[in-house]
Amino acid sequence: MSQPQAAPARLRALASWQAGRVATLGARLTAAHMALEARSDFAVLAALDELGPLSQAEIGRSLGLDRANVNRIATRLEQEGLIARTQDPDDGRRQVLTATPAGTARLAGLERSARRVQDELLAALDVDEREQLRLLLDKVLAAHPAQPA
Amino acid sequence: MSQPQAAPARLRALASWQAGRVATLGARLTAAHMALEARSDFAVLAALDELGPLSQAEIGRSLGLDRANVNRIATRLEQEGLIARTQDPDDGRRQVLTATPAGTARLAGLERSARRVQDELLAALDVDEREQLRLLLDKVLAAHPAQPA
DNA sequence: CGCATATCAGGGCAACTGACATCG
DNA sequence: CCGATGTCAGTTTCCCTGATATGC
Repeated sequence: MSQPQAAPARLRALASWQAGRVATLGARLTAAHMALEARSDFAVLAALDELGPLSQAEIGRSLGLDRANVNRIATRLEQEGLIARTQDPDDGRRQVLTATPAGTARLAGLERSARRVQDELLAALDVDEREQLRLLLDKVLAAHPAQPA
Repeated sequence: MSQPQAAPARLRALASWQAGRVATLGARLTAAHMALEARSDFAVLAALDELGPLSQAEIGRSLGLDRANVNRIATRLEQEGLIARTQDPDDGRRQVLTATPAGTARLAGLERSARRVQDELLAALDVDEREQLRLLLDKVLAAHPAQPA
């Protein structure tokens, strides 16, 4: 029986590969506690909670999701009664999304679960290291547009 | 026209979400230069180059990929003539993978492309910050098994 | 006309599951 | 018998591309 091989140094040096592995680990830990789509739900509900009612296009720009993706998530959230779609009276194109009370309650639950997953994922890092990691990733993200050109 | 909204603070505080966004950005930058599967190819070819001939199961443990995934990648690489599959004489189950000269050449090309993508992705970070990010992500990954329990 | 928005159909990669046969 | 390996079929999620219709 061969013991688990370490990942090649050339991969461990690639931030994109490392980030992908961390994201996969996060998804795996999330899936252990709840359905996977909960991550998209959390993102959209958090955006509505912090930024107020938004159109689907604005949510896409905020979260880095394309319109088709936002539409799919919004349809699911609406069917579950967590958000409401209302026509913008000033702009007939826009579908303004608003969180329902059930959506707000759902957000609170998801936030607790997210915090638990976060703790499992970053168990090896102390408080200072977690903050460093957060700042570094934030700096990387801030330098790139959220959406494809 | 509303300016691009910033992501909600609750998401920017989640390492798993940040990592996912960085990974998506990496994939997007990669896709601008080459086919997306090149990332899997690079991972497997780098593992063979650094660790020597490996079975598919060993590659999976090294890279954190499940058997089905490794099998799919290996089949593609074999069809492209980049690796060779040979039966292990001592263990009839194992399919040992070896890089062909074409595979080694391909690896060198992919490494140059990966370095270019890496520079685009981390453009906002200086050398010290890149090293800090690498160490922090490595620490997170080292604390978790590469594969699901 | 242009551009933005919403919607839908569909493709593609990656992660996972379950099943099966084979071999140690 | 049990466990590991390779292989395959199928599901799901996410990202992306087009096409369409509608409104500014």
